[in-house]
Amino acid sequence: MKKIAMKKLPRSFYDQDTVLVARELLGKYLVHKDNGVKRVGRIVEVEAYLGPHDRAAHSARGLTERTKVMFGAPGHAYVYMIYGMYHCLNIVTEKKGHASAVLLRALEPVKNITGRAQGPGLICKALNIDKRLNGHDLLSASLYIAEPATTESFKIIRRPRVGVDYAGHWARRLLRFYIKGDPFISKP
DNA sequence: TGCACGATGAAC
DNA sequence: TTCATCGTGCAC
Repeated sequence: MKKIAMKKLPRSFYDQDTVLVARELLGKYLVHKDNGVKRVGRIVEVEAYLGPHDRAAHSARGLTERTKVMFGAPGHAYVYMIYGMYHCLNIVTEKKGHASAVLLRALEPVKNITGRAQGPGLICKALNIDKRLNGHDLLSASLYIAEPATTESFKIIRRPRVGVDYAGHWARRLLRFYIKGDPFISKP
């Protein structure tokens, strides 16, 4: 098997502008060590959620029991259940209290991925991620994001976010990013 | 204490 | 286009 040299992203990476973090996450590797099984996927599609002012973001309703992780320190996982049947994985960004995050929408299977990971619900299903990992530190040994040693070049496409039509003008902002031409994105 | 509704996915 | 399915947030 081909071994990929990777470097775990530091806390300072997440403590940056959310749109910048979202774009930089493309091409990085999400790693979940699940009870001894190392599952790896390459991030090919993300969405940015810009804190309490963003009406499409959960944090727009203020600090609640569900969203308190979003209001916490950067570099943590915000995992929530949607429609009673799927989990979505977000990466908390910027300073504590800023309440911004990046939603991971699609992964390219790399290692120990069962089925597809094209869509936020399917990512969590494929990597066996659920609410137990809500608030989990992404600098831990069991869940983290790493970058490959060699940088690759690709073009980034910007689109409106999915499923947030209720959010007024925020629904039209181009806060969804994906790798142009990648076969593993969830929607064109 | 009750209830309307979603940052979805799959079938029809 | 419709449905499965339930935690969360807010109204009472």
